[in-house]
Amino acid sequence: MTQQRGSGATPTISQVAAAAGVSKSTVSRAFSRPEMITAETVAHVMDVATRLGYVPNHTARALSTGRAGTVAIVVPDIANPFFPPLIRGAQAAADQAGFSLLLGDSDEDPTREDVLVGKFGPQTDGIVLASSRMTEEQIRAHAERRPLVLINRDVPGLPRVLIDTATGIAAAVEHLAGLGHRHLVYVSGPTSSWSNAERRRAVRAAGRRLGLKVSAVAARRSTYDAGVQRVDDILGSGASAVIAFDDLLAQGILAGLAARGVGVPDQFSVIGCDDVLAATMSPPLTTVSAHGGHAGRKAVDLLVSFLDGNEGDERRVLDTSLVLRSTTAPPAVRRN
Amino acid sequence: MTQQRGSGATPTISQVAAAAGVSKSTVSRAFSRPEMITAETVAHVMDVATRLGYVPNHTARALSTGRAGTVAIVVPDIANPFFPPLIRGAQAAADQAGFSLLLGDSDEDPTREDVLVGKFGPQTDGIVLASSRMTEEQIRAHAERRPLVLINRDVPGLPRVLIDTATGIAAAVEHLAGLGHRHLVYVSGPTSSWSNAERRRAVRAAGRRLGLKVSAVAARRSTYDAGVQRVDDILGSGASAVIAFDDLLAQGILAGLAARGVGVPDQFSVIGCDDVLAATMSPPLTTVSAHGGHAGRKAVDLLVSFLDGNEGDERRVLDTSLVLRSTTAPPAVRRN
DNA sequence: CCATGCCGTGCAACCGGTTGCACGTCAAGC
DNA sequence: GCTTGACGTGCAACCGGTTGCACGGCATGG
Repeated sequence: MTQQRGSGATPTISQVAAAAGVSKSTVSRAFSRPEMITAETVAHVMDVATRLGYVPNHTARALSTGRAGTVAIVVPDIANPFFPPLIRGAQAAADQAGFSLLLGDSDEDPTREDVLVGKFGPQTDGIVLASSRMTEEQIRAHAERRPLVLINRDVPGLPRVLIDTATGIAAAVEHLAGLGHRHLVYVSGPTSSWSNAERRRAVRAAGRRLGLKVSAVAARRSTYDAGVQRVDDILGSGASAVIAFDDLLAQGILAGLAARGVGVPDQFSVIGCDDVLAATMSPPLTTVSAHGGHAGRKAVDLLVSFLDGNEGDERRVLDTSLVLRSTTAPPAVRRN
Repeated sequence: MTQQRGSGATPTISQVAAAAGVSKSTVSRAFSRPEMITAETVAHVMDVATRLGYVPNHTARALSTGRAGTVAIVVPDIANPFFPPLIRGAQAAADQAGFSLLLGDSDEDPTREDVLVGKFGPQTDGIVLASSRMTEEQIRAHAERRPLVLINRDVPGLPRVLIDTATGIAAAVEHLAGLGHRHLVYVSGPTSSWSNAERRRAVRAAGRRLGLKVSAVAARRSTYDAGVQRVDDILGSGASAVIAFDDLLAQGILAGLAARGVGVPDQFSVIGCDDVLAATMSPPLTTVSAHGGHAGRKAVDLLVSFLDGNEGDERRVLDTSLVLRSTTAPPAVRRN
């Protein structure tokens, strides 16, 4: 500990004890188990403690109790707008439960994610893995060593919170079918993303059920640029509507379409997913709400309850819904 | 520590020592100061350690060395797109220096920020305060207790990295003047934001220097909605161009303008700041680049170098520049 | 009035590492 | 051949809290 000021470092429990004329234990208990000792003793100790500027040393406490008082969350990419709200929810829940939040960014790289989680391991009480890109084996291996909660990754036996975008996506397909579209494209996201697999499957299933033709275009990463770059493929597919893996991709697609003079929604319909950014686009994007914030919050709640000894293979599914805005309309009359 | 698996908890240094037939000290040194002991001893210890699955206990190490191995960053609002890249930079730098990153979100509330920093204090080696909303006194008080680095907050005597958006903003005003604008509005952001004060000042100064009229409109918070809500005031000011505190506000303004049928840039020019989102708007927003990622990285570099004993009142200023895109043009001909 | 028991507090061990110092060994120097 | 010193390792104290157990005082019950 650096000795920042002349007055010396923060006092220890022993110094407070000496100043208050009691023992270390009493000071300790005044802070962690006040009900065990007389109210006036507590008051006196607290008084002396605040006068001295005493703050309990988190690390020392962690060592003797075996609880670090932190939970970690690792995400593939903080800069992706889906994650900030999720992190925010996690941080709020952690804070409320008295934990601090460690943050890791794996940069979409499974290997980096693996070492990151390993590094966090010894210094946290538990880890939340959001949209993990690791293999199921890697995840299970980590889960064996310490409490783990997954977000948007469905590994049986592990606690996880899943955002059921599949249902919302199915509703999106129905919406499109109802408008008269007969052929649509799904623009897929990261290959190792569970959500992507779910959404792709949902589009295909709903399409089959409703008798629509479904094409696919692959955008490897979820970025604005990837979206604009896929526009030629999308247009080339012959479809009249597109469902993008997420809003970011949809935003790029919107821009690419505009650049080619294709009007949305008159000439082409587009639907995103997650409902981040969507309201701020022009035209405002029809999308599937995901409530990432809820997921973040729920995940650390699950983690904390698990740390408190409750059972741990809960599978929490969060609902989604289609939110209609201004990027869908009946298909344009075919030009041929 | 929960005993996740039947095989039992991770072994301690003593168990490794016993198994290897050496003392605790030797095992400890094999890990932290291998050059102090014979290469073959190190090899032997390492061998036994890996066989037993030993991992040094971070908390215990932190307690005896007095270094937590973590740095914290607190931001006013993770969901504001300016911060994710900054956090990303900070996380990368921390990771590289062998530190983990604790994250705090103050929700733009100085009081929350104050307690958050206080809570972090004892369990981190240092703190990065990004765009702090606290008073200078509060900041100094925390800085007295532990290493602190500021981002976008200019408190003399404390290490800080400042993004010099004022220069970029001045260039923006010149650009507008060059296009023929004679009257512009500045839409201000959070009251207690240093950046906001800097930018406001820069607009005023440049306006005065170039003989432009400068009006002001206050948006209390930096959000999309606040931007659209200010459009009436902006239009009512009689100006022909607007410079917004940041891109988020500018995005809202763009939308509000569009909703009222005001064409950008033909009838009105708009400039943002930070260069987040800007490239993805339509039309693409002319803005001032800020490179938040650099700032985040630089801040933890500064912090780490300070922890290594180097001097600590460095004031690092990061350059910015105006990036021209498609939201500025000569003013429309006056209708009166 | 003494035995019983509860309750508030203190003692000391412990959490799992790190580190100053002492000790023993062995090679080099005189 | 003995001293000197360097070097590798071990001992034990320490980091700053927590906690099981013991102790002493007081109130209650018989």
